[in-house]
Amino acid sequence: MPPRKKTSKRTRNDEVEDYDDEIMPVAEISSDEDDNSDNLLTTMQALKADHENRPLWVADDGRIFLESFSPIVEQAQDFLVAIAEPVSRPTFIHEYKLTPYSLYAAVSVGLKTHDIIDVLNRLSKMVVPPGINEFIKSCTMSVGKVKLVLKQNRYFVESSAPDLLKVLLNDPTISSARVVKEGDEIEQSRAEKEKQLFQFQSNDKKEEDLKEKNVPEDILKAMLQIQENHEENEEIGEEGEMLHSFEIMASHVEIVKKRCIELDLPMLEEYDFKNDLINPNLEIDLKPSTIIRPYQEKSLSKMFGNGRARSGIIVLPCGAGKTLVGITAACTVKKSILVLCTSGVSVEQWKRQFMFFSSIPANKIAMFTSDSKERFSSDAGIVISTYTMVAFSGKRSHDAQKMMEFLQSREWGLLILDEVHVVPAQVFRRVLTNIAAHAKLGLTATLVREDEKIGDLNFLIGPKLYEANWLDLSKQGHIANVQCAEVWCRMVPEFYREYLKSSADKQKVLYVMNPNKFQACHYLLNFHESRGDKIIVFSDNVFALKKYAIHFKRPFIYGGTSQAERVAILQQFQSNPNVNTVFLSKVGDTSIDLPEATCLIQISSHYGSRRQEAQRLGRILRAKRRNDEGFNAFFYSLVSTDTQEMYYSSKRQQFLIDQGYAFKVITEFKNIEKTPNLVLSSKQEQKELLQEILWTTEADLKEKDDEPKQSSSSSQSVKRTKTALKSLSGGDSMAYLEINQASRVEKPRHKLFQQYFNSGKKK
DNA sequence: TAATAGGGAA
DNA sequence: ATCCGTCCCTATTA
Repeated sequence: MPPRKKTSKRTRNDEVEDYDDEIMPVAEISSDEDDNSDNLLTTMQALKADHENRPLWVADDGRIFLESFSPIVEQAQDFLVAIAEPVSRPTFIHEYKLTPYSLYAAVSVGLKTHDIIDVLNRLSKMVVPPGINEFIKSCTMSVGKVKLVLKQNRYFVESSAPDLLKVLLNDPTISSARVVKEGDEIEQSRAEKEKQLFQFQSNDKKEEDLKEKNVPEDILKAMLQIQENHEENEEIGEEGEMLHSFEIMASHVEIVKKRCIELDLPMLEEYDFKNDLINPNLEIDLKPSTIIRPYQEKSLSKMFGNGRARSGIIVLPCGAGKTLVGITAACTVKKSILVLCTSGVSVEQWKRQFMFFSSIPANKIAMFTSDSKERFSSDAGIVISTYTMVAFSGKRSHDAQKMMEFLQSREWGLLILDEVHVVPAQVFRRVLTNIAAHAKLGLTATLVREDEKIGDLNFLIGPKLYEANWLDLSKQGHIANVQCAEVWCRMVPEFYREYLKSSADKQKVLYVMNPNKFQACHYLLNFHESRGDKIIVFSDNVFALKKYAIHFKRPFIYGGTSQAERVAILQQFQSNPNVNTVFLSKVGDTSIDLPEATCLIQISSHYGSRRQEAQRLGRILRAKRRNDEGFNAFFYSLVSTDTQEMYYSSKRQQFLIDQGYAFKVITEFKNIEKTPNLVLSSKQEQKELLQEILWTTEADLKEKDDEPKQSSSSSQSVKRTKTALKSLSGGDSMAYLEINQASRVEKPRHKLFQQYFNSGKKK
């Protein structure tokens, strides 16, 4: 079939259905082949004539591939981030995926169904598979028709379409959550039209920009169109329409929200803070000296795009100024604010940042932690606390009890949730039922976690409003440029022999303490200290951490280190030119701020946690020297080959690969033996170390539990690592392919996709 | 009175 | 399924 050329005459008002008569027989293409090249080949037949100017491929399973060298990649990226989940962004081809959640997020950010389909079709090199159009329609049409509104500490489900409310009330789950007594309320909606808080960049400049790049006319129009849409997002016809609502119990909000998503009627949560005359205003503004970066403004424009506050999650790398985003949001809402973070240290950091960036006086910021139960005296203010404090279910001290009553007695304009990804969903639930907040803003560096509970955040907080690309930010100089490398250390034969016959616990110690790894670490310390780098060495294993640190005579911090000692060590690390290395256990993952570090070495890590990898990488992104010419931060993972570690490390790397970081694999250091006083260079020393390990771990095991726990899984695990090793050995590009495919197998297709693509589809 | 250690929880 | 680290509270010092 000859590719049918798309004309530029088409306008935005064309009916969506128009695309249907252009459908190519792509549906016949069997997609049970996992091989991409096959997919691409078949779709080639449907290429548009001017496909070279169009940057996208859309596969019929909802995956979207973007050519990152396209002249309009920036615009296409903006669009894709809004409608799809970024899966992987290596150098040339970026992969995204359409999901019900991502489409839900797109609509709640202000995009319309026909715009999404329209722009996607225009950007695509070929005609978009019909199933995709259907999928987009079904996921987006009903979003926003129903709203959840908080009024005087009571929750109402609101809609201008009475039939939709009937559908909801007919659902047993929802009707049982209803507060029956007060009955339905019907009220006149306010005529409302506010000016934009955050203006998008002026279109004129963009238009010129695009024209220069020889972009097909229709794409250009569509891109501009969508920006305009954004700006005048107010729904037509809302004025004067009757709003119908019913009240639900606060304790059932979450259940109702979840059920609504299942019923394909997700509730939009928006806070019309400017017309809220009931809750007292808070006088807070950004200081004139405070400068907001473009991407921070962009993320906020997604939140306040129509003059109200939407609930949702903003994803920014560590060091990219998440706190400032939160503070700016607070300055926009200007109501009482509650901030929740993970530790007492970050509570203090938030307070300091609030004082630094905004005009808020100190007496209006209250900290609520175990050793501070302040309260603000005025009628509006800011409270900063921890998740555990608010969600605490045990016995509370008198002051804490009083404070909780205070928190629960009022309505909060905005609830800011810091490091949203580390908090267990259960804790959130308690927080959200305890606290009445009009809008919720979740801040995080990574939305990945291994337990796949991340989806819960969608109905607990809201959709993802914005996600920044790490590499883009580092190209623009907002975060440091990072060189990532994995260092392969062969197991010393004596250790490997012991490894093969040991229990899982002992194995872990053995591969972390591998003398070759010890030496590699020594080499790197030597190399980077002489370059003037500040180095952090991470180890999850406390035993190994101590051993390494004591051996190299460097300070170390772990859970048992007292607060005073931590502060002292970090102080030295920051200011003393002779203290350039510090060893950290898991304590370093969160809540310790180390702006000076430029090099990071991992000697052991927790299983396959991508989150941890991301967080640790984030530790060096805010390096102050990042704007120096040719400055690089370094990130090393030391891995003992032929062990379990090999498997874990490939899992962990997934995150960095998805973010577009390239990995180098280092198999040996040149002239490592020339390192002065190289550690453990004699066989005798190595044997002694091995003896010591065997002794200590045995003693430890006996101490803790008399059960020896001999697991016979070792042979199996060796087999697994061997396959991983084989596939990885082709260099870093191979590593990408292999790991990426593995991740695909893990993720089951969403049920909505199965609904559309279940014809003979099994992997 | 404040710093600190230890228990229990999630 | 386990370990690590954190948080809250109470009790003990100096």
